[in-house]
Amino acid sequence: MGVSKERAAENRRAIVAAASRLFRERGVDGVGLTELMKEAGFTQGGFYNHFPSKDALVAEVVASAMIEGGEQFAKRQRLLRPAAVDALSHHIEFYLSSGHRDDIDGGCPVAGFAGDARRLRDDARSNYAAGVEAMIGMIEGLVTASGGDLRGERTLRERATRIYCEMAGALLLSRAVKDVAPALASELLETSRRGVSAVAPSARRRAAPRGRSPKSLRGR
Amino acid sequence: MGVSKERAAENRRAIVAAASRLFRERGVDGVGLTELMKEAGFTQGGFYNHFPSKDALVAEVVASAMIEGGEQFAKRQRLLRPAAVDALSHHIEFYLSSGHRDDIDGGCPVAGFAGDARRLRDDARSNYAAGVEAMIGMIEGLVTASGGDLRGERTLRERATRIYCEMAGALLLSRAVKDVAPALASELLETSRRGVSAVAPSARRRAAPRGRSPKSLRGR
DNA sequence: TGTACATCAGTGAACGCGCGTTCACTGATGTAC
DNA sequence: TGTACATCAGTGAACGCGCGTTCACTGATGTAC
Repeated sequence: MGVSKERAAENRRAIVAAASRLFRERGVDGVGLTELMKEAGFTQGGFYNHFPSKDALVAEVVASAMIEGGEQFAKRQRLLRPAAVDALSHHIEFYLSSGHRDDIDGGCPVAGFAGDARRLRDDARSNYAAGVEAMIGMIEGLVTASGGDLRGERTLRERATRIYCEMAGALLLSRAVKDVAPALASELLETSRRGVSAVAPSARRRAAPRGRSPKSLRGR
Repeated sequence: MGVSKERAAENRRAIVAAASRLFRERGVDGVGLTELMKEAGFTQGGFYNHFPSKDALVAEVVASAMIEGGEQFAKRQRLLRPAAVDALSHHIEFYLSSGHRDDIDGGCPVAGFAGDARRLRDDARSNYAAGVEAMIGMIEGLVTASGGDLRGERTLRERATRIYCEMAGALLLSRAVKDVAPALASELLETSRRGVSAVAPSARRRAAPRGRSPKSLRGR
């Protein structure tokens, strides 16, 4: 068809974007290249002008999802956070919201690819592991930015790791049961949200008698 | 070949058992019926003497894995628990052990099918959701049996739900990164194990000054 | 700047393969007499 | 209890289909002169 180099690069990006959506929604094994290329706006044969194999695409999709996911998360943090709410609480509220649960394509890529992660090829799995690291590191930063309350953990990293494990578990389980057990799905999110939140009811209860206002933990 | 009714029932169970292993290991989409029947010791054609379709098998496998998984967990609880260690701590230690992480086939079925859960058919997904409920209920029982320490949560169920979300998240993430980032994989398990454990460092530290011995929480 | 030609992204048919499923057949089981 | 026969679990070839991948072909892009 004859296409400019810029156009070709755009088309390549469109293939990756379509794959990023479809792979998360239905699993890597659940999407064929014919359907994938159609979704991106092309016919199947052109695929191999851009990628040597489906496996190579998968590796690139996971890598780019981790990078773009991190950027989107950072942007959301910057743009949408009300000044009065601390960064960690805001992130937790978002991560465990029903909106995030229902937005698999645009949500946390670590959660989005969690179903396939164990079975990906080595290079894709390395990219996935890097995403897990990045996620923990980001939460570590949010804990620090929110006052560094360790809540009984020994280090910032341990606190961040525990927060992420609980949020990821709640989100994945909630997504899994959402359609057949919506009440349970909501309960998982709400219980974790309340529990893991930077200023938990238990922290408030414990703090109040000693005269510390919850606001001292929440404020900026 | 001509086979007795008891034998046929045994063979059917063998198919379910093989599927339970293979589906968890490689995913439902990653295992064909020819390979599955070969693994169970038969040729492909016989499959339809036992099940109307692959989907029907998947639903039955998920259901039976949830039931058998629960029984195995209960048995392990009864047989292997040292008298000195309380039931909840023992369960946490096991659930977040590297042994459990590496035993996908024989381990927690909720975790084993977590990768596929979201994409299963409705009946299989209902069975899966029932498994999540059962898991939370079982942990609730363990929390009660271990003294009912809520650790700041409002109800037993909330405490059990949070424990399970964190353990499931840690286990799934650890399994996903195990081969490419073994240090991170171990860290996830260890951090969660220490944190979620019935007698956490923070609980000890808080409890000690008030003269409550940690043993009062641990003892039976 | 204008013309001739190589490049290469995109097309769509075709490849072999394994998938879920169907089928005609076999023969021990287990029932009817 | 012994014989005749229907049942049905198991066999393995075959079905159409969609998979990942290859290929000959098209034609605008973009370079060489």
